Amino acid sequence: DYCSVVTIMDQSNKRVTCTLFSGDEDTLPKIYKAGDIVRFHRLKIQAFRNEIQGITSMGFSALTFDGTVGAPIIPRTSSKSYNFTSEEHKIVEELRSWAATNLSFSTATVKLRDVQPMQFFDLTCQLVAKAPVDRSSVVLKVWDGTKCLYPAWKAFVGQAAVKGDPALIYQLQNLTVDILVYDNHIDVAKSLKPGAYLQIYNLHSKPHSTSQQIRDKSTSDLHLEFHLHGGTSFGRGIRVLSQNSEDVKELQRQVSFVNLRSRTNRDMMCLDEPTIPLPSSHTMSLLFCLERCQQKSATVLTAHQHVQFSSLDAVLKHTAPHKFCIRAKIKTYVPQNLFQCVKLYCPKCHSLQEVPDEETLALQFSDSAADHSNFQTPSTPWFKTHVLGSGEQGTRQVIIHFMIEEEMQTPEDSLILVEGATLRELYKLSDTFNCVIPVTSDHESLTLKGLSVPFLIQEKSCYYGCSACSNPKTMNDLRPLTEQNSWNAPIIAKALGIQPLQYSFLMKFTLDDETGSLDVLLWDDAEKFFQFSAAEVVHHEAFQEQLQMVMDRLCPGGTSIDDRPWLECCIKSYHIKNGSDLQINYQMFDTTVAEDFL
DNA sequence: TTAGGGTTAG
Repeated sequence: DYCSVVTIMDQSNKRVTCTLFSGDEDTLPKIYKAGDIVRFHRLKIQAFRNEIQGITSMGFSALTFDGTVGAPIIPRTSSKSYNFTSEEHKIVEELRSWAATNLSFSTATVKLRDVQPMQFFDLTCQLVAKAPVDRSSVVLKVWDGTKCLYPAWKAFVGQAAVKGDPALIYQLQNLTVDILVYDNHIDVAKSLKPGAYLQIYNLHSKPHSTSQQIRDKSTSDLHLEFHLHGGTSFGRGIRVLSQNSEDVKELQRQVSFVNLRSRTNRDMMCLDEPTIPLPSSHTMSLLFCLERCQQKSATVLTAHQHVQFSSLDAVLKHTAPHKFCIRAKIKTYVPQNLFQCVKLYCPKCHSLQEVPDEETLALQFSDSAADHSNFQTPSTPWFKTHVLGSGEQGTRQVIIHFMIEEEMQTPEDSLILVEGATLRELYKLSDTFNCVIPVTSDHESLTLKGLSVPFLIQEKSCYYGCSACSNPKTMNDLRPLTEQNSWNAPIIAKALGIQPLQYSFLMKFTLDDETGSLDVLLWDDAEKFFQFSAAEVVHHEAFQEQLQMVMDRLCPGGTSIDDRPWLECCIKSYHIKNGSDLQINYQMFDTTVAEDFL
């Protein structure tokens, strides 16, 4: 059976504890919180330990009312039929006004702005997003339209696992708190839909200490974790509130107020609340320490969280190779022009080169487009060649070679070889055709236009080969591929004897933690750091903007270093040869930008 | 019949 233990009292100021059993949870009284008013039907009174107690008997039923003065008197019940007289209506009103002046409920619901550390309380809130954390816990991102005065600890979960509107999550990031929900509450949590109004019972606000603060022996960390622990004692659990409950209406009022004022301005989400009042006895140094400790790191370690943080002066003094966890701020970084932080990298010879800029590239193609006046394409039995007039008077020729075998294919599946086209024309063709290979011809064969230009263009994206490691063949070597149905860059590169180059990030952060300053490369693990790839940055404007946004947050321009966020990172030192000298380099690894900063 | 009220320990 389900069991619910309820203590009731009335104007007599006497209390009776009732033990209510039912095989059907729905028939138990729908009590949302202390202060609700109940009418029990067929409650049996008996003695237990020299006191009377109420207990369910056959035919037990209950009506429950909101205990708020002035709220509509609508009974909550699963009973299909019941009598509710005007006399009883009056009793509910009397109980409400009596309770309002005579009772205070220790477990009263609390707004986020009133939450104190080490409290157990009930929260009326709206679900913004949720995500599984592990097998025994789920995180719920909720808000109630007020701002928690203590910085809320945020659970780190992969963005892919988060259910909820990303724009809203971002917009409300300073107003939502993460609630970790455990064990028996997971099933309910899983069934919740973002947007739902919830009553969360017996939520625990627990101070959170980072390892850094434990090491600093700082007991004044004010970050709060919110836990809904396992079990049901104290009514612990989650209830979805109905749209017409008074609590939901109140919540909607609070929430709409925030929306109206802040929809367009992220900073407004901080609300015009007073800042945390600090006891006047705090010394300035403690205030400084507090302020520093409260700052959440802009980056998160993806492993090695148990490793002690090292100061930068200690890192600089240490012999290489070695690995460290550090906490520092970005003093400056290069390249400031972020498009230049993407390079072309050869995994074979490990060489790095710049990505050719569009202008240079366009120039190389316009040269060949102008050159291509004498049409001398060799006859190849497995190509079908079309000559198109182009240029201002149609004087220039663009030659497109289709593979014979793929004539049955749709353009979006086909591979074409193109002579004499400008870069613009090539991009345009890549909108229609799956693979576009810029080629040039001599009397005998079609060949690549060299490796300073892309060997393949797909959906306006350029693929390059390493000039040192490639051994380019002629287009005749593509012939075996005609039996395949699909092509991609690696397959084409292999057939043409090309060692493909990879797009790769290379940045240098100058980090500072007041004990020293250190240049750290962001290189091997850069894609893990940003959570998008260098190729995505090259090919999509949205990722270029995202990269700019992340860097602007990690190292805001026009600010002093004091106002920038801390970064917690793993770095490793290693030797590199610089002529005859051995030099120590540092690289970041196993570090990622925190969810809040993305 | 159960439980009979007072907190996880992540």
